[in-house]
Amino acid sequence: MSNKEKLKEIALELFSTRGYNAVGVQDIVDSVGITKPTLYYYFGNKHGLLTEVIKKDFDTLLGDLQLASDYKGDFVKSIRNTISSFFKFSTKHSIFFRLYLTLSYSPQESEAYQVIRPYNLKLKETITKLFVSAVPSNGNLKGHEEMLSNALIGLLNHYALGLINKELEFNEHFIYQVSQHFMHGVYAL
Amino acid sequence: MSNKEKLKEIALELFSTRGYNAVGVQDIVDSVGITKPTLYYYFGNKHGLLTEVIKKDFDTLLGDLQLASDYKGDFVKSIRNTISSFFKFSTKHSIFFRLYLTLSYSPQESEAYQVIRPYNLKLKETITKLFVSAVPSNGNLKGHEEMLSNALIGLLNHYALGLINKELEFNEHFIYQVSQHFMHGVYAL
DNA sequence: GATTTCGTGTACCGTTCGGTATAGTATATT
DNA sequence: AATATACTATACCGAACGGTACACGAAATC
Repeated sequence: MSNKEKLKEIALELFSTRGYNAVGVQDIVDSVGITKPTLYYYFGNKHGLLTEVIKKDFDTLLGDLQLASDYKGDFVKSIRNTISSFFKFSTKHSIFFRLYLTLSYSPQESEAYQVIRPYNLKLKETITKLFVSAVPSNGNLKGHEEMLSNALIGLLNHYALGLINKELEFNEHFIYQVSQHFMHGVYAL
Repeated sequence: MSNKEKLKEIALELFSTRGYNAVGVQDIVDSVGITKPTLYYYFGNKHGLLTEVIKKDFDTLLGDLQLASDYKGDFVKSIRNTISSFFKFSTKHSIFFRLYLTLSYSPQESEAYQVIRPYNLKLKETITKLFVSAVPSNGNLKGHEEMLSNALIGLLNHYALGLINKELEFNEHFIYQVSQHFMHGVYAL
């Protein structure tokens, strides 16, 4: 693997486990076994490194969700697919997902938040689209699309954190329950 | 106001808007208009300052929620009270709430997370208790108490963030909708 | 074979970091 | 009046911060 790839991999790991501000550039290059000018040659500065670290994995997530949430007439199925896809991603890319979460809930003024913000807007857009496209056949959703998108993302983020921390177990039954609750409420459990 | 109180107030504001690691001790004392030894006299170190900043407001939140979630036979009412209380708190103490969110989603190994962790466990406990006490009259909840507690907290956190960012509007109707969705699903909106 | 481009190490920059030794001043206690 | 306690400023510490000037070797281009 090239030094550039190694840098991105190590940076992802360190940012994810210790936090962007708590990790020094020196920590990163030491872990790779190189020196600082190499990092600055590839990424310009620390901020640029974070940007490139985020890009690839978040695009994967967005692609997965666009496929899963594609509405083909069955609203419940689309929701279930979306939830399933989200949890699968968070489990498979747990290190990245941990970083995504931290950045997403960082202070708005922080450097870290500025990097993740445009991606989060796209994520919200993608989920909102699902609810919008379901309105024709589910009229009661009308006007609540964005609220539901918010609710679903908040729910999934928090659940996925539980999965990563091994407080929850990922299986088909779990996905069924989360979907069931979201769609039909607590009494349908 | 005493310098100790001023320090806590300013620290809360700075930690909340810029993040714990991004704020230096020097920034804080400069904002108050004093010098570092005063801060270290009262709080020992930066970590101690954060601890004291969190303590008071989080205890208020826990107290509010314990009152609101007290189950007196009407499960739906308890849920609605809890949701309402949570949103009221997040609106009233928005600066603190912003900090709570950031800390809650910080990396597990980070200093910041260690401070908020015990409080979050208490929060989860409080909410779980509500579902547990509702089991006798709502048998279908049995076995899902912790999952529902997780879901509700994740939902409320994300919604409250929307409220603080003025993307959502706080009123009785909003509380009604969130409760309604949580209890009866999307079709009941 | 000469020259340019790419990639990387050595050594260093000024600044800021969290934290402290020490001395002083006010206020309260005796 | 003497003494103790609470609080705060000056001045400093070593370490770590993000970032860079520069030189050098390897590899590709001419």
